[in-house]
Parts: sequence; C-alpha cells; structure tokens
Amino acid sequence: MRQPATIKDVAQHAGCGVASVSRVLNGSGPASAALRKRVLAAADELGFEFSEIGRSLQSSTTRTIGCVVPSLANPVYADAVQGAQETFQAQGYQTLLVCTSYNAELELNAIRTLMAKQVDGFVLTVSDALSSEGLKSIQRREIPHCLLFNMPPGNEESWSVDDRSAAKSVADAFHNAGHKHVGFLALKFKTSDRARQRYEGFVEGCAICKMQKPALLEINEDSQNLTELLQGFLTENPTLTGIFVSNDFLALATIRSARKLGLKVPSDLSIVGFDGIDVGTMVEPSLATIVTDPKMMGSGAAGTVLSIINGTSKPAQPDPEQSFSFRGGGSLAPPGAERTDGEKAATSSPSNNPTQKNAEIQPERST
Amino acid sequence: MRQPATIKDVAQHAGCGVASVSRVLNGSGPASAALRKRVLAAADELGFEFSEIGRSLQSSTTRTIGCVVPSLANPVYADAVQGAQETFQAQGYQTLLVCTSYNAELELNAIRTLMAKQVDGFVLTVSDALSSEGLKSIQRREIPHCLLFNMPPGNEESWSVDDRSAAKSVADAFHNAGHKHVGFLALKFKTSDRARQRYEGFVEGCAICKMQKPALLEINEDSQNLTELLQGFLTENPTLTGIFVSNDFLALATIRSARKLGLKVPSDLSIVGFDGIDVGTMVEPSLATIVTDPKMMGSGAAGTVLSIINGTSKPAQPDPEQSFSFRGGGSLAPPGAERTDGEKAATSSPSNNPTQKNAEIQPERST
DNA sequence: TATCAATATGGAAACGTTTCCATAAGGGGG
DNA sequence: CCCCCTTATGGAAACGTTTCCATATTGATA
Repeated sequence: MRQPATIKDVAQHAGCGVASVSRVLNGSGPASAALRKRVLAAADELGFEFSEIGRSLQSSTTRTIGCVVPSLANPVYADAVQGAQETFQAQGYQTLLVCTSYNAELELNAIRTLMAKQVDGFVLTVSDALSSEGLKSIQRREIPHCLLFNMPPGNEESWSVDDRSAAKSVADAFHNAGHKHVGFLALKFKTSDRARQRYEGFVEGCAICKMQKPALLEINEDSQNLTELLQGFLTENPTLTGIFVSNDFLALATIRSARKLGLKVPSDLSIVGFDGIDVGTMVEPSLATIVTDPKMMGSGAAGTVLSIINGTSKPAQPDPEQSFSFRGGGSLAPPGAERTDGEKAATSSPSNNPTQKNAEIQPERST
Repeated sequence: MRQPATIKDVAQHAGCGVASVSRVLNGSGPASAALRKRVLAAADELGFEFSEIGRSLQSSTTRTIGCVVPSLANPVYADAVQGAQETFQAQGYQTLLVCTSYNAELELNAIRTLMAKQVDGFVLTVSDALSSEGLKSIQRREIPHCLLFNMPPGNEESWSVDDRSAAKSVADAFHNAGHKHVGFLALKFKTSDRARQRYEGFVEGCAICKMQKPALLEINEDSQNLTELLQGFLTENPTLTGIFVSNDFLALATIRSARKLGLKVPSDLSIVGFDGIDVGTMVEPSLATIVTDPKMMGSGAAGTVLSIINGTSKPAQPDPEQSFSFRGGGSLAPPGAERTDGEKAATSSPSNNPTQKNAEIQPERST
C-alpha cells in the first residue's frame, strides 16, 4: 500500500503554500486564476484526495455514526441498519457497524471503541436500556444518540414499537381465537429488554382477557437445542394451546421445532410472532404476527440523530399506538381445530383466516 | 457534547509530561511506580480515553475496514456482513458499512469516501468487478482488499461461489426433472455480474443437456411490478415450464407473483433459486436452490484482508467446485405434474421430493 | 570518591489538515 | 504622488497522539 499524496506534496508541486491549496480545493477563500489552475493540475496529477483523518483532527468531527445492533441474522435489524445507513449516507455520513450478539460485554467494548473513534453520534439497540453501561457512557459524554427498538428509560430519544401495547393485542388475538392458556417464548430478558416489555404487556393482556397467566420459557441466544427446550416446556405445561414468540425469526424456528416434535401448527399448537418480517407471509402456514416497519424505524432514528447534531427539528415519529398492527395468519387458529380445516384455510390464502384482524398488502421487494 | 480529556490534560493533572502519560497508559516504556500511580489516578479521574484520531494520524493506520455490499435486505449479504464484522471485531478492527443499492455511482462515491477515511482494507461486493471504477482506485492505491461474491477478474483475492458451475448444476436439475425449456430471471447484468455469470453457466448447462436456450428476463432492482413483468415474460415464452431465478430472495418474490397470476408452483411453473437462505426450507413449497454459506464467505473474505494487512498466511478457501451444493425442494418438479401430487409431496416433507439430490440439515438458528 | 551504565522523565518533532494572521501587491481616491 | 483598502498569498499554530532524543537521577563499580 503506497501512501497517498498529502496537501504538502500538492503545494510543492504547484509551487505554493499549503494554505493556498486548501483554499483552492475547498473553495474556501480567494485565489487567482493562475494559482487555481496550477493547484488543480498538481492535485490531479498526484491523484490527491484529502485525508479525513487530518480533517477530523482539525475539526473534531468525523462525519461517522456508530450503529450498534444485536445481529444482522435477524432481518429486523438488517432492515433497520439498511434504513439508517441510507439516511446517513444521503447526508454524507458514514456508518460504523457493530453487532453485539446480545452480549452486554461486547456491547460495552464496542461502544467504548466507537467513542474513541470519535463518532459524531450513535444509533443503537442495547440489551437493556436501563442498565447498559455503554449507554451511560454515551450520555455522560453527551454524544448525540437515538435508541432503536428500546423503550426509552428516561426522556431519551428513541424509535421503538410500543411493545407492551402490541403484546396486549396478541393476548387479545389468542383470546378471540378461544385459547385459555398460552405461553411466552423469548430470549433471556437480561439480553433483550424488548422481550421483557413484551412479556409484561402479554401478561397484562392475558389478565384483562381473564386468561391464565402465560407460562414463560426463556432461552439463550445460542440455543441450538430449541426443540428439546420446547418439548420440556410443553411437558411442564400440558394445557398450553398456543405460544407467543417474541420475534418472528424465533417463531419460525419454533414452528420448525414443533413439527419435529410431531405437533401440527396451528391445530396442536398456535404460534404468534412479532416483527412482521416479509417471509412470514410466505411460510406455511403463514405466520400470525405483529407487523412493524424496521427500515422506517432505522431511518427515523438516523434522522433523529442527524437532527440533534445539526440542531434542526426532529423527524416526526408515528404515534406509538400506531407503530404496529396485528396480522393474522394460519399459525393461529382455535385450539384443537380440525387438522384438515386448519390446513385448508391456511393453504388457500392467509387472508381468509377468521382470526385475522388486519390483512396488509406487503409491498413486493426484490433484490 | 462536551469534549473529552486529552493526554495533555492528564499530563497536567498528574504533573508530568505527555510522553510519560503515553508510556504509562500504553505500557510502552519505563516509568516509576510513583509516576505510574499518579498518571493512572489522573486518567481515571478525568475519564480519559485515547483519541483514535490522534493515533491514526500518527500511525497512519485506522484499524477500520470498509465493507461494501449491495443491500442488507437480502439475507445473503446481511449474513456475509455479519460474518465479516465478527471476524474483524475479533481482531480489533471496526467495520465501516456501505450499501450501494446496486448503483455503480453510489458504489464509486462510497469507495472514495472510505479511502479518504483511510480504511486499512476493503471487503466488497461490486456491481461489476471488470468495470468497477471503485475497485480500480483501490488497486491503484494498493489497499489490501478481498472481493466477496465477485468472481475475480484477474488474480484478485476473492471469496466467491463458482457461479458458472453452480448454474450448470441447476440446468442439470431441470433436465433431470424433465424440463425442455426454461427461463432465467435476474437483476440487470450491469448491476450484478453474479447474475451474468449464472446466466452464462446456465446457458452452457442447458446446451450440454440439449435443452432449448433459456429465455432471459432482466429486471431492475427497484422493480415493484414483478408480477406484470413475469406475466409478459410467460406470454412471450409460452413453452416455459421452469425458471431459474438468480437469487432466493427474488425467487420467493417470483413464486408469490406466479401465484398472483393464478399459476401453481411447481406444477405450472417450477422455480429454482440461488443462495440457500434459511427460510427457503420453511416456505411452501420449499425452494429448490443452490446452497451457499454466506456467513462463512464473509468471514473468510475478512480473514483474507486481515492476512494481507498483517502479512500472515491466508485462510484456506473451500474448493470452488465444493463451494455450493444443490438442494432439491418442492418448487421443482416435472412439468405439468399432477397438482395434488405435487402439493402432497411438498407438504409432507421436502426431503421426500424425488427431484432432490442433496438434502441438507440446516442448523437451527435462533435470534 | 569519581565514573559509568542504566533508568526515569520531559521536550519537541511529526503526522495532514484548517484557519488565523501577516505581508505583499495592486488599484483608486484624495 | 501618497495613502489606504482590497485581494492574493504564505507562514505558523493548533488539533491529539507517538516516539526520538536529550537530560537528570540513581546505583554500582573501580
């Protein structure tokens, strides 16, 4: 890797001072036509490009934003990051990405490193917004930031779904379908405060519907043995007829595991997910879920950070109550529904399902 | 945002010179126990962290890698980026992410900006490795880099599937299932040289199998009207019984569109995808496809870049011919197969499908 | 006790910018 | 013709590090 030309090289080449080169190339001050021409020629010949490092040192600004999410394997975060990155890019900001794998220690280290790199701001989804050391450091340094998918602990900026309300509406859906006892499956709460919020909302919703308190199964991020865990869970709670899984990605895996155990979905076990990822409409049976718009969330959070940096007005956020919608699907049906019926209903078209409250047309998305 | 303490502040606070602070905190030189204690105390009290900018300026190294991909909406790239990011992170490198939306101009600008930011290396998937201006700049500056999913134009480093061979095996699969005339659907070649490679291999494979030359449908990245385009394509080519779609993500969308047109998959139209994304095994019918391992590819490409930077030996790459495998699925069946048969076969279990050559157990993946 | 080596420490240069300030040159008005 | 104001230009400081070099201190050896 041979090193690039510096402003000094250009100055020497053009036979002038560095200040003049800076002025000409940035258009930031007067310069005679002759000088301008010489500088331009020299810069061109040397293939000169400004070093952002020198600039950053001088301006103490990097035009770089730290973006911290748990994982890109989950399409929700992938889409959110995509949205954020596009928004930043459009305003001339670069995105420094870190995936924390739901690991609080990694999260803290990553945030420290990004701070040392002097990012101008942060968009981040932390494990637990209340206890995150990384988040505290950011606050202490007063670095512009916006949470994403974390309900704000104080009066933080945040773009997030109202997890509790959404979870309540899932309880409603189960109740309407005739379920009496359902479960909740999620990542360990300490690795995801989203999961906890959803659980709390779900418990509350079940109570309102006079359903039994939901059984709880917490698993690890790296659980490769979901099938076994599910089996144990169902054995311990033999009256369960449905499970609310705290994200679609995990819900799909749960359906797969249920099948491995010889269970029919939804007749033996109904499943409802959370997120509304696109493929949920393509699986069989289609996945009943809470629909959200992660790309918009990411983009919004990015816009908020930029507005803090620039001191402009913040982008409008959708009403928290409207930030989600329930989408019915073949994976939720009355308990013990005739197997063939269930299948037929699901196979023909998801939108025929009687438990469906809100059938959305998903936009087509190609690669 | 209040500015952080600098090494000078620490020096002043500890009543010593900056050199000593640097030595103590980096453990890079001698220091008396007393001094060490004072410096540590001062640093702690001020909450001092080194500024990477100052360091970078001094060392002309940033410990940052540019990662350029078309889009995170496609799980293939999302997984690859995740793999790359993890590998970089493990070695203390940060990842500067750019999504180019398959846009060559954006690609070039992004690469220029990353170069100005002095990234130590690049992992990138470009639109067209032969013509990419950005790639040429990187080569000119001799910045360590590794292509990802691009077949190398010269003797570039690259982690990529052997698209041509893989596409040939798809032709085989169609032939074995009894198809005579099939089509190829992909993004416009100029936005994706992967698509072109796959097409060329597919044409060659079809020729070897004595099938008719495949019909070609190129679409734009932003095509929202896939259904219409598909309809036109099928009208123009009435003898088509199958389509090879150049990536799974698009293949799923194509199946959806085919259904909207009232076509049954696979009886009216067989579909084979490319990539082997996880959800392909969950959709109905399951998606016949070429299976690849994007996360491993991303991680491998990252390892290669790091080895170039450090002058260590490069990570071993899988044999190009083994870098993929064909996975049968319900979306590929003999043309005109009985509708109910096709459905039953697919519904019961993908691995029972007679056209399946290679049934892989996908690892469970939870969020 | 004088000398030498090793250790401890600080000053200053260098990295690549931007920007402030000073100087030089040119032109118009008194 | 001189002075002042504007325009053009370069020098140098500052940003936060690391590192080379010089100096000061210490302990041990002759």
